[in-house]
Amino acid sequence: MELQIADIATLIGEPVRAKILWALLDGRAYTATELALFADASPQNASIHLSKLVKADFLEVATQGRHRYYRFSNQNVAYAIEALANLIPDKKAVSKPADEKHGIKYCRTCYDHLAGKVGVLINEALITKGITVQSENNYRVSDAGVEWFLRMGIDVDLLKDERRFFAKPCLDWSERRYHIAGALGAAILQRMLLLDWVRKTKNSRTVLITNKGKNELYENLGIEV
Amino acid sequence: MELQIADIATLIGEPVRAKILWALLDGRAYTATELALFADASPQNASIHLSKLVKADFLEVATQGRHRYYRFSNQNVAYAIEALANLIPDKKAVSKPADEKHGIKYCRTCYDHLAGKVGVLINEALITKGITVQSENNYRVSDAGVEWFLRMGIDVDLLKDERRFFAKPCLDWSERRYHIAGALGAAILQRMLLLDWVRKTKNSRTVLITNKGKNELYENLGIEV
DNA sequence: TTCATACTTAAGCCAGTACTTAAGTGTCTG
DNA sequence: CAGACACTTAAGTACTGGCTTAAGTATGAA
Repeated sequence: MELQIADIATLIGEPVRAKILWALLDGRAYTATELALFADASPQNASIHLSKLVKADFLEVATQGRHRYYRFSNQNVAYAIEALANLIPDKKAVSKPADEKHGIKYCRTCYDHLAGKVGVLINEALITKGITVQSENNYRVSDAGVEWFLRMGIDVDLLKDERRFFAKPCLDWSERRYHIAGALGAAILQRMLLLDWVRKTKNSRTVLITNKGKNELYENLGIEV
Repeated sequence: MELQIADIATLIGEPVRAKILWALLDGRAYTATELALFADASPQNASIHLSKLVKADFLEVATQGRHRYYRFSNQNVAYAIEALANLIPDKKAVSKPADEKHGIKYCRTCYDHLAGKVGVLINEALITKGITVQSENNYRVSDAGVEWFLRMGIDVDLLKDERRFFAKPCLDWSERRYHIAGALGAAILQRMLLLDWVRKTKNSRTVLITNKGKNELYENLGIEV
């Protein structure tokens, strides 16, 4: 009996699984990839954890095409998580799983570049640091900026050869401020995807930021996300 | 946030700690030694676990002389444990922490020998196996029995030299059946304590049986405790 | 049919943590 | 006061269990 409780608690006690369960507390169903992002875990690792949670009847899974949607299999699981949350010493910082840090307003793609709050922050940080300079209705990259982008793995000169416009401000509907559209904006997003700073989600335009991404954005641009 | 939940669940998820918490669910306070026995852990190990539980504010401790009494520091802990218990797949076998397996009627000392249900069972098993033989108002040990006791680390011949009576039936008030009193009974208890099959508790006459003890009693005497 | 995506499974490496042995502190008993 | 007892702390060992790399299946798109 007490050993079964230990098993159950152990199942919840693993950080990645705890994050997954926390993300699912809103009662919705999420795909394995989305949950891996929430938990900042590799897809393989998340998959293993999810299968354990399903086996323990914490979660149930519904396959839709190539997606697998996971959700709580009964509300007792949610109760248990909340009972555990009640044991957290200082309760002042308790906040329900918020869309704010994950929602479409926070970080999304706009056509092929980054938008949302994070897109805007990046744009403004680049200007503040003198990496990009606004002139009339477009951006250009300073000499120091060319260096900076090279270190990031982006060859600005190559981008200029593309037929499309290089970089111009794009008004962000959610922020009412500007982010970077054009070849440069697309290159930044591509690079961030490649470096696993952000990852795309299924059919949504929402983009999720990995822990690595958070750290790197802070290191390289002083942005706190 | 979700990480704090993971920490809390991890704390409950360790088998020894889970057993301790389960034992404390009756709301009473127990000494470190008693809890070590409940959890079938060494005193040192239990002590470490207890200090962790206190540090996390799951338990509070009150020192009384050389005893330290542990109990839940608030009822949220009990709620959380029960919420976890609700997640146990098949609930038919759920039983509240019972005194039956731990109480004074189950296993205790009677002066310096073993009494209670376990004392009676041992006595009867020894007779059934022909290790001891009842004659009039005392027990004697058969030739095969002398061998058996030697394997157990008890030299019967040495016991006979003691001034006190060797072995006689002692009516057990709780069982209304007999257990073994006298030098032999005392030697059995001493040996069982030494081998860590049973352990004494504080000021109580109650004796608790370790998992090792349970196994050995089954192996050597076919007793299921 | 070929490629990309979504997800799972297998195998080996690595780290955190429980448990053991050993030693130390404080308390009660004879 | 000596000795037993209740409990804690420290140090070293061992093992469970998570994470990574790698490979495989199935679905959908081109």
